[in-house]
Amino acid sequence: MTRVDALLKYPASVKSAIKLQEQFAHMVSLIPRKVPPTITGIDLSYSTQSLKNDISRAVAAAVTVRLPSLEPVETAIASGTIPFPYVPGCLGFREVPLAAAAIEKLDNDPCVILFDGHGIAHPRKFGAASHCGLALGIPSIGCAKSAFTTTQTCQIAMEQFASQPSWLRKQVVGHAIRMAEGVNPVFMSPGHLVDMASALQIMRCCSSGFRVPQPIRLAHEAAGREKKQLSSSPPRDWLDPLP
DNA sequence: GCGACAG
DNA sequence: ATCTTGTCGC
Repeated sequence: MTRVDALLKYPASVKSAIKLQEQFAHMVSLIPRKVPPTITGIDLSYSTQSLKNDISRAVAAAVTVRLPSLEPVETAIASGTIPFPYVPGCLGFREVPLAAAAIEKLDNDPCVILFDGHGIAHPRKFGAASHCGLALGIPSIGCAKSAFTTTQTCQIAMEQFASQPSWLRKQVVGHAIRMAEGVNPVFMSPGHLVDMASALQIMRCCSSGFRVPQPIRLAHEAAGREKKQLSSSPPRDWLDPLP
């Protein structure tokens, strides 16, 4: 597993973070991929109170599900302090270090990661999903609940899996897709080591009848449950691993 | 210049 | 993301 440590550290400034994104965006490769035997959903849950300016405590969850059943097979959790603020366009630097810690606790390396955020549908073609995939050398797909810098040309039909291309500077960088009939669409884009067609096909395997794909739903729930546990214990317990 | 801005 | 119960609608 080829790790990129520069992407797993917290940058000293937003400027340096953006510079790293511009540099590493060139290393993202979108290649065809068959539907994998498992998908690993990633999500973070944040503590109510921040420690200082934009310093917050959070829990990251990685949940691997089997296809096509979508049954969970493994869950890993990592918690800790996050010293990088939320800056639109720099989400990867805030979430990926802790997400990676959770992923590396899994007994089995993920086949494909489904990250709660954008892939290449990003101003510098390097959203959090691309960031996570490249940092760990694992195929990744981004799935966000709202568009960021992209636009849709046409309306999206109401039926399940209806989709429309997402455009960014005359380029199709992802798709808005309805994971179930009647629900609002989500916004998917390839992250790393997965091309557009493969990402769409894999996304279609992740619907459990809700708006949010099952791997991310389970990760969201797992992170939320863990946060609830930790919120009732001393702050030091949020350090992971414990001293 | 102004506003908008994944989680 | 997070603070939060009941409630409107299919």
